Amino acid sequence: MSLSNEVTIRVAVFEDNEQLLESLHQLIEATIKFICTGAFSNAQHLEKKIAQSNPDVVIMDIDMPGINGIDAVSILHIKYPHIRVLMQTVFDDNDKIFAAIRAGASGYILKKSSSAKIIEAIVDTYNGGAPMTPSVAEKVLNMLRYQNQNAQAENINLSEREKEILTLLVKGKSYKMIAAECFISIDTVNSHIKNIYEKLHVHSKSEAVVKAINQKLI
Amino acid sequence: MSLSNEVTIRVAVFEDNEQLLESLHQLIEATIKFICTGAFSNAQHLEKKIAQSNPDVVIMDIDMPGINGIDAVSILHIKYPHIRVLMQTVFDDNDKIFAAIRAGASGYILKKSSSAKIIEAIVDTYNGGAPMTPSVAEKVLNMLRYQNQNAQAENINLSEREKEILTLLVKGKSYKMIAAECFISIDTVNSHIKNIYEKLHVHSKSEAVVKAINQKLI
DNA sequence: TAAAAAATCACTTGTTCATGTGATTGCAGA
DNA sequence: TCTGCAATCACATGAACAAGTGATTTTTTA
Repeated sequence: MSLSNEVTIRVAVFEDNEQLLESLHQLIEATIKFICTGAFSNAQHLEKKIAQSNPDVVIMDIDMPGINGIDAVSILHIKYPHIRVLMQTVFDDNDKIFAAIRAGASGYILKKSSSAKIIEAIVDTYNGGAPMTPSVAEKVLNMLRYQNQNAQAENINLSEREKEILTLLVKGKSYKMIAAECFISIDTVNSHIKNIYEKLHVHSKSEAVVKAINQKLI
Repeated sequence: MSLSNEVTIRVAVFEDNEQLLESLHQLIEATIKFICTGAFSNAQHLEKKIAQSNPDVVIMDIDMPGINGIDAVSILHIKYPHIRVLMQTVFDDNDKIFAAIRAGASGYILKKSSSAKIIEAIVDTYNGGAPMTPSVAEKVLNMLRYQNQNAQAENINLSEREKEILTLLVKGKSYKMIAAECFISIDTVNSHIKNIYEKLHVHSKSEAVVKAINQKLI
């Protein structure tokens, strides 16, 4: 995570706690190659403040009165996509982390992080990384995992042919079309689908399709 | 990331490069409160090696001859769910990161990480965090984002009633059931669905269901 | 090698669906 | 106020589907 010699990273801070804002300001100013181009206690008139401070990296408190940090990130991400945002928060609860990520935050650290960690995180953020405390990262990984494993609780084993036909069902094909694509008779298609329904415990095409998608059977 | 005084973290290493294996071994042994209970150059007879070394944290190289690191993690995650695994790799390519996460890895760091970072990562892993280099974290965030933004390209505006009926379709209800649940006649259901099909440019229940799910219309 | 599972086809029956055409009511915006 | 849209209902028809029963062939596996 080294930094080429010439660059000065322009950092703006949004933080409603005045004391913390001041200490962040000082931390940034005290660090060589950082310059604090703005220290704001709220995200009102966000665009004006950004235009004024022209930052490379924004440190954004997630909980602020008025416009909250997540909405602010959304706006920044759309209007100033080149600006990278490092979220800062006291608690690492799932919902906020997720909302911040969706909104376009690059990194996510806790306020209790040490000065050294914060400085490191700013550099990482500037360099295109996504610094996050291990506890946050753990939660992010879990979100990823859940979204890709939610299902398969039941043990459904479809044969290859059945999967193939189910896939075509999901694509919206009719029995007739499936028969044509698989070079089998429509009666065979019917027969396979009967078996699929039995294995999935469903009684119609659309139920089978929903189950196939939700459980990633195909 | 402090560590209570009494604990000694038992670490096992799997790494096919003998030199790297040796240097990791030494790094761990040289660190107070770590003990290296195993240094293996492959994951053959994984369970025996694990039983033998009884580690709290496993450092696993992702690319190994024979059984690769990802398969090894899968096995560990199922058979020894309490063991936390820190993946180590040279390259941070998306597929491997994703596969490792799915397999159940806790952290993911690059081999070029400094000794201090590696030690820190082991402690974080032990403490339930998910240490990862910012570049890896960036990729993980992108995966999360993509999975929740894919759709809504076309501008489809269904009326409230249409959404309601589409939702019921997705739940696998028949026209008759929908009519009953909405207190309307089956003809009205038919009529609404006709309109839905027109708006979605589809011609069957299952196509409508797929589109509704993929584009998160409901 | 014998049994089980998968893939194929056939016939039937009642049900559900897709689509067309057309009509009424009520509400909101130009 | 007129227009258009949303929601409601009605009737009709042919196509598609669900489910039952039964059978043959091939492949897999115990």
